[in-house]
Parts: sequence; structure tokens; C-alpha cells
Amino acid sequence: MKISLVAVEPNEQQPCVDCSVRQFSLCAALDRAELRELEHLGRHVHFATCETVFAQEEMTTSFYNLLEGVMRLYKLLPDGRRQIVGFALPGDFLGMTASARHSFSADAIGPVTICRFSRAAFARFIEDKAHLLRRINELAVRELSQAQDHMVLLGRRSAEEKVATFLIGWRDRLGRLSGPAKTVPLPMSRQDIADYLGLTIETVSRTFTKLERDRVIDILPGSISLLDPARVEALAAA
Amino acid sequence: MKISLVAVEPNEQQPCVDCSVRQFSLCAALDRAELRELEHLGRHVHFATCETVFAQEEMTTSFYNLLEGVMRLYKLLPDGRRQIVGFALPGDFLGMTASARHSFSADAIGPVTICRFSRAAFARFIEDKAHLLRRINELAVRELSQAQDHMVLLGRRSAEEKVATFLIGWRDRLGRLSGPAKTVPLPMSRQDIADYLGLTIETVSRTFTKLERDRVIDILPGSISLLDPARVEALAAA
DNA sequence: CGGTACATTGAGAGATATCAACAGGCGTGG
DNA sequence: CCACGCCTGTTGATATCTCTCAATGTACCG
Repeated sequence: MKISLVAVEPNEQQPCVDCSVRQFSLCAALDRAELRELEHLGRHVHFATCETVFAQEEMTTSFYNLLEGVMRLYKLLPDGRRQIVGFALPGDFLGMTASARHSFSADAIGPVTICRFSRAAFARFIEDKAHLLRRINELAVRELSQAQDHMVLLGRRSAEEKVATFLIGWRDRLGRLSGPAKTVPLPMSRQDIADYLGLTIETVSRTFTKLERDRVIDILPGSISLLDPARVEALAAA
Repeated sequence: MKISLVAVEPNEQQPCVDCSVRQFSLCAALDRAELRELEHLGRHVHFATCETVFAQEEMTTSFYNLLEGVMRLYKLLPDGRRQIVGFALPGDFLGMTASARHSFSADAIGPVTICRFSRAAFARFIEDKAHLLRRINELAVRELSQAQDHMVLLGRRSAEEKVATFLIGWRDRLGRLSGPAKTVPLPMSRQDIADYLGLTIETVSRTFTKLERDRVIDILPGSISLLDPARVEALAAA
């Protein structure tokens, strides 16, 4: 939870039209004129591994569009217990909140690049753009649906099902960005996975090991290879 | 899960302006002219106890504004395990979904009155109304935030904390509608509570009993009285 | 090469689930 | 009006999954 020396790039940023995550992001709903307008509002910012982009209870000052890297989004209980409510990937939009304060923290897993918008300016920008508001709705509703899926996982699934579901879900999300692959990179730590699945780090580790013994997966440094994707999918569906 | 004989009211419905849940609902964002327009789109519908309003995987045909009663919203796993993702109260808006099918089921806990809108007509109605879209956003984001809170509960809290958090949360929601009270009506069954908290019915029952033995609550038929609200709140905050 | 952080493994404890019995309320029907 | 059955909720005994605590192993980095 280091505080970032905010590294703003020199003003010659890549134009929005060429943005690598545009079609995955909010901005997919914008036309060329709007993109050019938006260009003046966004600033690219870098964060190093484990830096906190914003923290629970902090005032919300910005919206964020993740360009590169992975982030963990989490809530802390007063006694330190942590629940990761999601991982953010390029294209994900952060900072929507009902209140004036962030309801969760977000920090970088590995180096991260973010397109940051001043809250007020962005609010003014979208204010009367119905097509953009509909797009934001779509994203919010999709996230809500994912959250509900995750509730089922947390409330009703066994450790093995949790781990399998996580692997499949993560593989599919990465697949949507970079195409399908049998080897699933896991940039986050075992502790992160545990806090995402409502387990302890030991249970996550044991479950991986069990799946490996069963010849279902192969544990590699920084990734997992799905030897028998169908088996993993079956566990995840069950 | 009976199928409802849809009981449409005679066409003289109460006008939207006089709607009892208007200020809590989506419609709070509408002016008088828009309300009159909306009046033609909504139909009041009644459902009896345990009737299903819509089911997971069903095509979405309508939006729903809950007027009276309580509903349970839940997802089922193939083997029948159930996770209740939320309870709906008057003013709650249902039917927003990213896909063309419902991602969860909704049925009535006790008699329910709903204001139903045809999906297409409602979509047309909101299409260009930025203020209404912003209001929908606000509702969606608030729900997402609640969902994240619930993830923390499901993933990281003990049975006792879960039950206490549920009691406080439910009390506060009811309080917002009908003013504060020390006795919290629980229209849902123990099984519903269990499926909401990711517990079994027995654990819920035992936890209630324990809290009663500790003189923290009083178990009444159909409700719980908070003898020591501060203790319950402390458990919920922990 | 040593140190540190992260991951794995093992043994044992504990919380919650499971299985089973019982109690109470309510509606039905005699 | 009472008896019966059914449904919901409570309680008890036991099982089991996951957690906790502790040790060991491994990779990365100065």
C-alpha cells in the first residue's frame, strides 16, 4: 500500500481512436468527435506493483479506465479480514459509486497503466449523452451479474469447485482479451486467490495440488496449465 | 413455484403521481408529464405467496417495479443448491439484465403487487431520457455495492456475524420504508435466510437460539426483537 | 550465497454441515 | 370442537470440510 508518485506522461498521449482497449471499454460507445473531446479529459497514469490506486473510504476524485495490467479490488473488515470482490483487466472501468467515497480499495498487481478522468469533468461529459449512459448501464449491470455469480460461489460451493470456477472464469476473461489458451497466467498471489474465493491460502494450495495429483492441471510458476479442461469445467459447472 | 394466473387489475389504476413507492423507486426521477406517459406502459399485477414472477434462464419480457410485498431473488446450481442474492422490497426495480435471459429467479414471499412494463416499450421510453438513465445507473451502482458487501459477508464472516449483519441490514431497509422499529419482521423462512447467508437452516436456527440465550434478541413468531441492538450492531460491524 | 517472501505440506482443532428426532402451529376434516 | 397430518422450526449427536498453527521447501534478488 505504498503511495504513488503519480507519473503523468508527457502530454503527447496516444489518441483515443488508437486506444488498445477502446472496443472493450466504455469508450466503445463514443463516436470520433466525442473521442476527440474525451482525449482532453483523460490522463495516462502508471502505477507500480502493489501501489494503491484508490482506497476504501477515500473521497472519489476520478474515474479510471484500466489500460494495461491487472488490479485487485477488495474490501477490508475492521479486523483485517479481506475479501477481494474482483480483479480488473484492461478495458475495465472503475470509480462508479453511489456515494462520494470509494466502497472498496484497488491496487496494482504488477505494473499498471490507467486512463484517469477527473470526476467532475467526466460527469459533465456524459451528462446528456444517452448512448453513453446506456453503455455505462450495460457495464454496471454486467458487473452486477458477475457479482451475483460470485455470491453463489462464495455461499454454496466447495473449495474444489471454487478453485475450478476461478480458473475457468479467469481463463475465459483472458481469452476474451487475447484469444484462447490452455495455459492460464495467474499474476495474482495465492493469498489473492484465497481472499477472492473465501478460502485460506493453505486450502487454495492444497486444492491446486490435489487437482495436479489428479492430472487435471499442471502447476507452473506464475500460471496453471489445464491438462483436462473438460474436468475443470465440469467442476466449475457442478 | 406455481405458475400465476396473471391477475391484471381493472384499468383504473392509481395514477403514477399517487404511487406509494414513487419516491423510493426509479420513477422519482420523472416529471409529471413523463409520469403520465409512463402510466400507459405499466400494469399492476398480483402474485400469491410463493408464485414465481420470473425464472432464471427465462427470456426477459418485462421490467418490474415492486409495489407491495417482499420477494426473494435467487440462483440455483444444477444440483439444486440455492443462493439467494437478495430480497426485494417495495420500490425495488427488477429486470435489468445484460443478456436476453434472466440470470436469477424471483418469487413472492407472501402476496405481492408489481408494476410491470413491457420490455420494449420501457426501453423506448427511457431511450433518450438522460436523467432517467442516470437514475437507473444510480440504482444499479447501489445494488452492485450491496452485492459487494454481501460478498464480504459470504466469504469472510462467521455464522454469528452473518446472522447479526442480516438482522441489522434488514432492519435498516425496513426502517427506510416505514420508520425505525426494534422488532424486525421476518417474512421469509429460515431456509430463505440460510440460503441468503450461505448457511444451513440448522445453523441459522442455532445462531438465533444462541443470541436469544445471550439476551441479545427475542425470537417471536414471524419476527425478531432486538433486545440489545448495540450488541447486534457490534457483531455486524466486527 | 544468504535472506526474504511466497508456496507447499502436515497435524490437529474447530466451525459448520449432515443426519435424525422432536416440538409447535395451522388447516382440514371427521 | 377435537384429532390428525403436514410443514416449519428447533435441538441433539456425529461427521467432515476447512481453518489454524507449524514446519519445510522454493524462487527471486541483492
